[in-house]
Amino acid sequence: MFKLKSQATLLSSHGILRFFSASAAAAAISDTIPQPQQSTLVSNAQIKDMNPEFFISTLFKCRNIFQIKQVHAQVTTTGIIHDLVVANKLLYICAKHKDLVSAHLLFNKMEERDPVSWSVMIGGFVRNGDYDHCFQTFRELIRGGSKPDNFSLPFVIKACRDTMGLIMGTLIHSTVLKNGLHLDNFVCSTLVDMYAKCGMIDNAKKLFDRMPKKDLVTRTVMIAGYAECGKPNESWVLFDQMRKDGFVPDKVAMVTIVNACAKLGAMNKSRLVHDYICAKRYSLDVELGTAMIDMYAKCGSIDSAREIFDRMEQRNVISWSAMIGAYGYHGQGREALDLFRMMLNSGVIPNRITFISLLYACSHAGLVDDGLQLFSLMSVSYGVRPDVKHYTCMVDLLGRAGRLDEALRLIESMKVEKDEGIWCAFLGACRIHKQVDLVDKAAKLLLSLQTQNPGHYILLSNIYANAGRWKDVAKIRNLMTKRRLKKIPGYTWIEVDNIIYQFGAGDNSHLRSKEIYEMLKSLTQKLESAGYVPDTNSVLHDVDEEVKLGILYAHSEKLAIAFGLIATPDGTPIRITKNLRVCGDCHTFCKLVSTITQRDIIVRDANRFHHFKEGICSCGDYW
DNA sequence: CTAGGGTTAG
Repeated sequence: MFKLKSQATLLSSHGILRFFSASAAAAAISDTIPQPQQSTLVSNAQIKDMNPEFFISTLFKCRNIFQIKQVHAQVTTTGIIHDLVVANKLLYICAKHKDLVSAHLLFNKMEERDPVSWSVMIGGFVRNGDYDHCFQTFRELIRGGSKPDNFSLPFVIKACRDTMGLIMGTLIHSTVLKNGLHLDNFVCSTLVDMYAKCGMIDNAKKLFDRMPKKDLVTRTVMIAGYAECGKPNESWVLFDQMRKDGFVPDKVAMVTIVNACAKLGAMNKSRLVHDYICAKRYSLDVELGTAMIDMYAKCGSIDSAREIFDRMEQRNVISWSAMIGAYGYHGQGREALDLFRMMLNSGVIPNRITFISLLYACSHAGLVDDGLQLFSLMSVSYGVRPDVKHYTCMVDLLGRAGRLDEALRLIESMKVEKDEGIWCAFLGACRIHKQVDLVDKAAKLLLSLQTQNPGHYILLSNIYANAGRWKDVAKIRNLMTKRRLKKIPGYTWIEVDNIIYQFGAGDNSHLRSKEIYEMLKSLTQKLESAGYVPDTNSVLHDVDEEVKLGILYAHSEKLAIAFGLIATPDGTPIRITKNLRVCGDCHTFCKLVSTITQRDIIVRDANRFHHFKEGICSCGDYW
């Protein structure tokens, strides 16, 4: 109900209709206004001798709430509502058409309820995001002495997942065991899903391993869980195992593995998946298409992403936003803005995520004025109220451009709650522009939020180290120890012949380690004669220059690039993926290496892409 | 009447 209402307000009060194409507007209107000839499914003269079966079949012919309400009235006047099956169907249809108010009213009036009535009601609430009523109804069910069954439990577990209610979820898990439903695939796979999405991936896996009959859906849940928690390699292990066990993945399973490819950032694997999708002739629907746009974009090929986008027959706001976001993290802000215009012309209404992607694109391309304009336009013209994420993009946009005072003023003036991210964006800008005087206040506020993210402490320590404030560096380090946080180790991945190799800093575990270091040595010599001076500012420790040089020398991305150079033919682009951001020194290193080796180097770091070609980076050194 | 899928700042 809320959704319908807010959409209606949006359309009328902000004049959005002018962005609709005529047909889209007509479709939107015909959905909400009943068609007179359709609304009378059963004439009042007809209803006298009708039986329950007749009304059930009539209910399934209903196309809108008005028709349902009419049948509801007829069923009530004839007394057929007392037939439990009829009442349950009516309950189901109301919930399906999002008329939870009627459904709940009917449910409360029912003199007799069976397990179906309970689960339809509980399920109706979950599907419409009304978790309070969902849990409330579930409690009523238990208090009334009934047992929760294999139908009602998956619904409540799903509600736990959506609300991140791990405690409630664990309680319900024990209810599952008490009722002996731990062998039911529906119950179990929702439990696995719940644990995975709530960050308890090990619990999810344990439960999954104990399931005697793992079907396609259960396996897909587990694969998605691994991708979501940042372990896409594990997703692949399970996907391969699944096929070995004789399962043919369906469309949903494919979307899931495509998503894992996006997380992995491995181009060859992505192409393999794409070939498989073509060979098996899975249709390129909105979900699969959108996932593939994201996959190619996150593997570094914006062109392949766009190709998929252009080939899709149907696109919705998510597909457009995904493509806009793709241009954003490749630093192509102008293209993102062009696409936004096309999106409006085709009648698709932007949502909050579209604007996050747009503002992000502007900030990473230095399009300050466009960003500012969009930011002021979004709520006025499109009814999207800025939230913290929008503000964070704006702080980033202004901050990168060196307008730190404006950024700070924006933070101070905003009315939504500030989070860690917004202070980080600000501090990131302070780091770029070496504005130490504004740091202390922001640092204090960030630390007061008791952040558990080691990256935040590293950022601060980095800034202080750069300014030579070693006492403050030590303070931050102590705080990290006290809060038991360790620096996240940096890794770089490179894919050669369909195998993904991982490198850590100073890594010598690779079989060709000797060659790699020789290559690195010869590269460095060539670079130095071209004027390269290692930039030790990027090294965070308060140590001797000698030691610093050693650390810098073997940063994981340098090792991966050296390996790429010896393991792939001349001229092949080198694609690497990092879990952290590239440091300034490695960025310079990549630029020079792209020149002397005549190779394109495509780096995906924790935030965005860098395309190095003949000494120039696509980020314009603006990152 | 039940389970799985696509876009999101730093």
